[in-house]
Amino acid sequence: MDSVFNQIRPYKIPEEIVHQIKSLIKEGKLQPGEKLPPERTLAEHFGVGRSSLREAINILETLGFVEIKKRKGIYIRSVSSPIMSDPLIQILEEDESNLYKLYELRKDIELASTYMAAEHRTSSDLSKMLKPLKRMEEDAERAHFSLSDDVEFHLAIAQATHNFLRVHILKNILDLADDYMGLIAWKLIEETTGVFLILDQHKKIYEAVKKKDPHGARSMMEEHLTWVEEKWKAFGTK
Amino acid sequence: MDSVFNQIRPYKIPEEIVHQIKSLIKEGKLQPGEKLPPERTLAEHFGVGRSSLREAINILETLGFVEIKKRKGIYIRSVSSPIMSDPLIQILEEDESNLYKLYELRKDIELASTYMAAEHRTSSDLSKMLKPLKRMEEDAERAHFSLSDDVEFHLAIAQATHNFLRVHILKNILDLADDYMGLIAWKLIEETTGVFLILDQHKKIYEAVKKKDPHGARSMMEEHLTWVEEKWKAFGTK
DNA sequence: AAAATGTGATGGTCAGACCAAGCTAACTAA
DNA sequence: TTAGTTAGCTTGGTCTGACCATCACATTTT
Repeated sequence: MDSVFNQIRPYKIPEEIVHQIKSLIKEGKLQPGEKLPPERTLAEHFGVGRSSLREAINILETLGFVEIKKRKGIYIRSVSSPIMSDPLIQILEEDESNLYKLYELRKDIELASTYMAAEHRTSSDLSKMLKPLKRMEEDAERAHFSLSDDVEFHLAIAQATHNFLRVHILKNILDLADDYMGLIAWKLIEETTGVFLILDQHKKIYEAVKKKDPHGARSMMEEHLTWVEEKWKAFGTK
Repeated sequence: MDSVFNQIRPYKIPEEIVHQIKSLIKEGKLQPGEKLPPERTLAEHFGVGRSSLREAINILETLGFVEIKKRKGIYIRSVSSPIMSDPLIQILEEDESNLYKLYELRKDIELASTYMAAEHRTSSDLSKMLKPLKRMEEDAERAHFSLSDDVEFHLAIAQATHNFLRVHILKNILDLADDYMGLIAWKLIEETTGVFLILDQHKKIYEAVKKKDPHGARSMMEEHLTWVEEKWKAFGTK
């Protein structure tokens, strides 16, 4: 533990320290489970104040590189599971009820998309919607339900607005809620009627988009999303 | 900013603070872009030492909830990154014509927000809308126009939906278009009538939200956004 | 040998101080 | 009057030194 640590000089002391220790871990000079010297000693090694050293260690702990054990010391962690999750994901994971906020946003975007899709859809857009619809129809006969077909259908509508942002954002939102979407799909298979109902709703949306009826398409989509939402909430309370 | 912060007592002070601030963001009591009081003041509010407060802020920064700007202050960040993902932002910055797509999305979200705001607004929401409105009124007399007041008004509407995601996403979108928004603002000042027109539109939106008229509010907002869009396109082609 | 005691090590917290770098406003010089 | 300058304030960044609570471990006592 003699001179592995280089003196700090130029800018943003804690970040420099973070960088150095990260490098040492990467180079294997600091092994997982290894104990670092106490704060005071470390600060002296680096030639910085204890506050700066502490900040650095805190950042490293937040990032998951080290673990601070009270009255024990600072230990290098195995960085096998780098779960660097995004702030929004943290909030969503914290409390499931936040997913309803996300669903609200999805509705905002999808309802607007459906309206515009009905106005601007081309025949090629229609066939893109039809593909997952057909597959879902076949599945329904066997009381199956494939979430990916459902997603594909909704994305096809977003695509029909000819605004790539709507597609990507919707996809991002659906990915965020993926776990729970899967749960809903699972439940739907149990009650076979649900599968047929969704299929029927999708068909009606498709028809409205096909005949270029923005208001109709929009309200069908609203009905559909609201139905799913209620189903979802019902499952959630069980 | 009086008593949003609760005194800290029990265990692990910095983590308590982190939790409180995360909650405040989730509840929408801290808006994206909002500036927190300086460290010393915050520490006093929480009743803790500056070191502890600093640790908390550092953790929040590492997690991506706040941004620390030297000699400026601590700012709440938009937590919508998985939705408005980096690659998406890159694409947007690459090609100016994509901004029209972005504006479409903004309309989707703001129209839905305005509708819901008119349904759910509280009196406190109204006063948050009123503040930038009043400032804009005073500015208009002097043929001034402050973009930040405009943004604040729109964000206040999003806030009135009581869905923090809407606020964060809208802020994100507005930030992305910031340069161009600034350009529009500049042009508007040249033709004084534009400033008054915007003020008038804002007022009408406010009134509709106040009297809980979702459809009215929505269509006023649509009129407003469409007008700005046309103005913008007109400038763009010059 | 077992129990009680004490001492030191360690992270947690606080208070106060100084610095550098921006911002603002008052001031000075043209 | 105007433009440039200066002085002071604010803010995050950093350092120092101090005190606390708790645990580990060695020492002492029974």
